[in-house]
Amino acid sequence: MKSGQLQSELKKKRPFDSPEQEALLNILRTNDQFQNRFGRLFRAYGLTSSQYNVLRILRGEGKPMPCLDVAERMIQVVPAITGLIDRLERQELVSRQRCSEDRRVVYIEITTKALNLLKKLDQPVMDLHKRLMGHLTRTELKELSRLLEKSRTNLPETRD
Amino acid sequence: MKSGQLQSELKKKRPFDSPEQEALLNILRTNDQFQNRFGRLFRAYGLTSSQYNVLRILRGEGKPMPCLDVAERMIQVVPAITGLIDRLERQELVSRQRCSEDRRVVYIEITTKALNLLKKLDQPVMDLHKRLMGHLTRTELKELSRLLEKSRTNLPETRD
DNA sequence: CAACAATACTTCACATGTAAAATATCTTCA
DNA sequence: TGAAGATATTTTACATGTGAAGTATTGTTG
Repeated sequence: MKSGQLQSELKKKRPFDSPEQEALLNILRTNDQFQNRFGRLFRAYGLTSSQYNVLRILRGEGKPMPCLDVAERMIQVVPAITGLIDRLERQELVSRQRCSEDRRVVYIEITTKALNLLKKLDQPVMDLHKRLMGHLTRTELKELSRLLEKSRTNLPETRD
Repeated sequence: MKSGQLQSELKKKRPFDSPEQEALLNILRTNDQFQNRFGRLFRAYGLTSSQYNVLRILRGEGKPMPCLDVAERMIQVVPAITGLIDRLERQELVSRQRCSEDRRVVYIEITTKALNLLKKLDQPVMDLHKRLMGHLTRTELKELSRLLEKSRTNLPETRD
C-alpha cells in the first residue's frame, strides 16, 4: 500500500525504480508547482520570477552591484543576465552605470520605483510562502530544509 | 548556531523571514542544481531534459499517445509541446500520426532509435540518481518524499 | 612597452516556458 | 440540419536558460 502520491499524480504505471528516484522527482515536481504559483503572483505585478529575484538581491545589497555579482547570486549563467537587466532598465526598475575605475564593470542600481514595487509585493509574497508551506509543522519545515541541504552536499563538485 | 547553510550559499546577509521561506527556497535551490546535473547528462546524449521526459513517458506508456496526454504528464503548458515534438521528430526519435477516427488528435509514437537511446541512458540516469541522493538513508528519503508530498497538498486548487 | 592572458560583459543561435489567439474537427441540440 | 460550443493542436509574441564566440579593458611579463 505504498504506491505513492507522486506516482498517481504523474499517472505513472509502474512504481519508482528507487527511493532516490522518487525523492528526486518529488523535488522537481514540487518545484514546478511552486514556481508556477510565484510566477503568477509576480506576473500580476508586471514582473517575472527572475526579474523579481534580481530586484530582491539588489535591495538586499543596499547599494549598486556589478552585473556579474548579481548573476552569481542568481545561480544563473552569465549571458542571461544581460537581457534581464535590459528589460528591467526599460521598465525603469534599475539603471546601469559604468564604473570609472574599471571600465569593464557595469554597476546595476535599483530605482525608487522598483523599491516601491517590491514593498507592495512583500506581504503577498510572505502570504504565499505561508499558504504553500504553512500547513507543515515547524519541526517538519526544519527537517525538510535539513534533508534538502543534505541532498545538496553530495553535488559532484563540478561547476565547470 | 542555526544561521543556515542555504543562507551562506546564497550570500544572503539576513536570515530568512520564516522557516516556510527557508524550506521553500531550499526546494528551489536544490531543484536548480539537480536540473543542471541532469541537463548536462542528457546533453551529452544530444537530448534536453524535456526531450528525455517526453521519450520516457512514451516508453512507459508502451504505445502511441495523443499529444495532449504527453503534455499533461509533463506538467507543461500546452503550446510548448508542439515545438518539442517538432524537434524530436526532426531527430527521428518520434513520429506523428493523425488519428483517423478523430482527426483532431495527433498520436505520437516513439521510434526504435529513441528506444535504443533511452536504453543507453538508463544506467547513467540511475547512477546519477544514486549519486545525487544516495547519501541519504532510506528513512530520510522516505521522509523527504513524504514532506514534499505534504507540501504539495496545499496547492490552492487552481490550474487556470 | 608590446604581446598575451584574464576579466566583465555582450551577442548569437537555439530550446523551452507562458499567455493569448487562431485552426480544424467533433458534438450537441434547437 | 445548422449554428453554437467543446476539443486538440498550432501559431505568435515574448521572457528566459544554455553554450560558444566576440568586444572592450585591464593586468602581466618578457
